[in-house]
Amino acid sequence: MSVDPGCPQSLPCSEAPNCRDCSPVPLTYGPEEDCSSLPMSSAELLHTETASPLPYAMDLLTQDSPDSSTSPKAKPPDSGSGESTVKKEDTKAQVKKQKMRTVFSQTQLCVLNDRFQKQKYLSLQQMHELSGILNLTYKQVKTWFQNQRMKSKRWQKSKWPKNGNGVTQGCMGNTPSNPPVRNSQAWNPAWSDQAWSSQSWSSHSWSTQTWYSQAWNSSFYNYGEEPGQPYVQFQQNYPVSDLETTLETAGESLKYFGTSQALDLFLNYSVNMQPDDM
DNA sequence: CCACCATTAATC
DNA sequence: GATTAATGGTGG
Repeated sequence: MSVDPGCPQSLPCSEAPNCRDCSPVPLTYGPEEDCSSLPMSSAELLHTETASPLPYAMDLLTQDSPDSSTSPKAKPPDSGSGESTVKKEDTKAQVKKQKMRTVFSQTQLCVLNDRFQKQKYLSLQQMHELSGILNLTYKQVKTWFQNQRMKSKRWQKSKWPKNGNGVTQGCMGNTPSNPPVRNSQAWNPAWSDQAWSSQSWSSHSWSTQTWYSQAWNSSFYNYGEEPGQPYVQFQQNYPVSDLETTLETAGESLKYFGTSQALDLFLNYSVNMQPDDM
């Protein structure tokens, strides 16, 4: 009995107060992305090494500049924002083949998790756009999604090692495994072009799937009809340099809203505004 | 080319 | 030790 609380192993929700930062998630979904899981909670804060004794009063996204700053070589010039992130690998950085694990900021994770819950497979363009918004590289986004998919799978297996059939219910209730249909890039050529308008997915393509997202989404607002206007006021034409700021705004909203809805809208907006810079 | 999988390797 | 980003190998 008793269904698991939700998180199989991570169970970040029990410890981090920030868990609500991203999602209250009354539902127990499956892939454990539920709380956007923030196992590292203040990972970013400390990871700066600067020692920020400050609790996360306003941090949340203080770190920004995610850009990872890791890439030993594969790292686009970005907008010229990630630069001071250098830690101490300037001298012997290349000497060693360190792998450098990028620590994504909470905001980034939130957005990524959100998106993942809606779509397990993103199209090429979507990934590019997302990466632009989050200031990450396409590769990073792609990798992240891949890892998430794997995690999801593993998690399911752990729960039902030998179920044999897609019982998929109980926690995830649907396990949107979303078969990529082989090509996750050409499966939705329509969206990547024009259909991908503001609400696009909200009530069109994926709505047929109907996953849990709607559950809590509608719980908060009547969303479902058409936002038309984001509850959160974002800067419509934010300069790339302000991207981070914009994100922060979104992040703040998250704190108050406790839901990733804001991010959603924000994302939709951003994506919309970006004609795509490929 | 892509995604999937196993593995490595860094951070917590 | 656990989590997880990043890499390499493999198959469609």
